[in-house]
Amino acid sequence: MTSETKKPERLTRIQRENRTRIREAALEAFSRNGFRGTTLDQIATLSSLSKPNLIYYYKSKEDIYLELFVSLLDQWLEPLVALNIEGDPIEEILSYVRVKLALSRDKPRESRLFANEVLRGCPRIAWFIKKDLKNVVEEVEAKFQHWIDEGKIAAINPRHLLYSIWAVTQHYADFESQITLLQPNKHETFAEAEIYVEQLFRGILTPRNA
Amino acid sequence: MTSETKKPERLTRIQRENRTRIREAALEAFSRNGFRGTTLDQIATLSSLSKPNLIYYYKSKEDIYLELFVSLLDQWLEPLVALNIEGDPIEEILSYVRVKLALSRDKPRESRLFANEVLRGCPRIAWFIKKDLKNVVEEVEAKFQHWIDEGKIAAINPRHLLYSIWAVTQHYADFESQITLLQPNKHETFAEAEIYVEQLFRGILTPRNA
DNA sequence: GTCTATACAAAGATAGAC
DNA sequence: GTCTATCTTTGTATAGAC
Repeated sequence: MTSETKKPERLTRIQRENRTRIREAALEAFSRNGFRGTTLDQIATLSSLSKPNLIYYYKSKEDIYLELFVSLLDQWLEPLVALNIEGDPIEEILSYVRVKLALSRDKPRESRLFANEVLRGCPRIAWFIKKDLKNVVEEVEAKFQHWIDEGKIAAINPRHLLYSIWAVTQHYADFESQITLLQPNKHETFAEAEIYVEQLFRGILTPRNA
Repeated sequence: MTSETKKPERLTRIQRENRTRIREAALEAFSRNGFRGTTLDQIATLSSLSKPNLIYYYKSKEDIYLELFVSLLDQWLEPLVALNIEGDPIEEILSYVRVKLALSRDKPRESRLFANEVLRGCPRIAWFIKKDLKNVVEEVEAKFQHWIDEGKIAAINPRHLLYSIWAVTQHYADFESQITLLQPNKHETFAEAEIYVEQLFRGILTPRNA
């Protein structure tokens, strides 16, 4: 715990600003072009810094890339672990769906960054999937199963429920370019999506007895 | 119509075989690494042909890439246009869902190839989305709307229904690496998925009166 | 038709001046 | 801390022998 990593603390204002500008530029580039498709020149141009200066702040291209995942994964896991087993099951789940859809609307680049990595077989974040994400997923699955056992939601496969929530919500970020080409008005798309996804998941979650 | 393109006809057996081997190798590489991430060396190694020989058969890397999309897009559109407006609406739609899910299981590379391209903003296939796909989508939307008007399926947004079918089914191909890291048994995953997606879409399609 | 050798450009990273 | 110049590697594509 004796600060082996020197990154977070004791940075000048300029250092903090520059690192932030680099991350912003890198997110823009990596999310659109993937790791291999992104060049340090692009990041340098977008951040208005020189290429060597980038390497002064981050020791390699991969270093910048990996740092972007830290904040992304935090953001994505937080609402998942927040699922409250004491709350109303359907409202808890729908609330998670809404958060995730809002993330697709407001932070689509983060979603595309993740999709890029997974499409390639998770070469750089497999460690995270196997440990942290797997644990969280199993906890969530247990909560869903608990609600199923109590008859509060329909008897469905809890894991695939989670997959389909991810799939449907992230689709609006990851396939944004396709959607835009088919239907140019982004605001309208998300307004419709909010209504639709609620119907979709309410439809499968609602128990079929009463 | 006077054969300007010399590709299809009049090829020797060796030429046909080599072109096929190149396409197979290119699909493997492009689907995993994207356009920029794929090198001619990789394709050459995978196809057991020399790099210059590749360029003998296809005039450029991009040429190989584009040809892969032709067969992919055919495959994807065919079951969409086959939606029969005379058939039972819910069964017609569920049947399309099953076909699409089977494509994710049996041809995941094609799905990833497409996802890669769309993630990057469709730089090379925007023309196709804006013309062919847009037309097909509008036809499908009209069929869905017709069924809604007749009260045979629930009143939902037809376009987002289509998006969610794509999202959920393609997720099993595009995010296969994530799913495998979370749950190694592929066969089991698809067996569960078949049941789940049917429940999911039946849930939203079934009218809420009777 | 297929290969070896190579031209030419782009990209990641470093050296060293300021 | 930041820049110019440069090293090194890799990648697309071509030339020309066989």
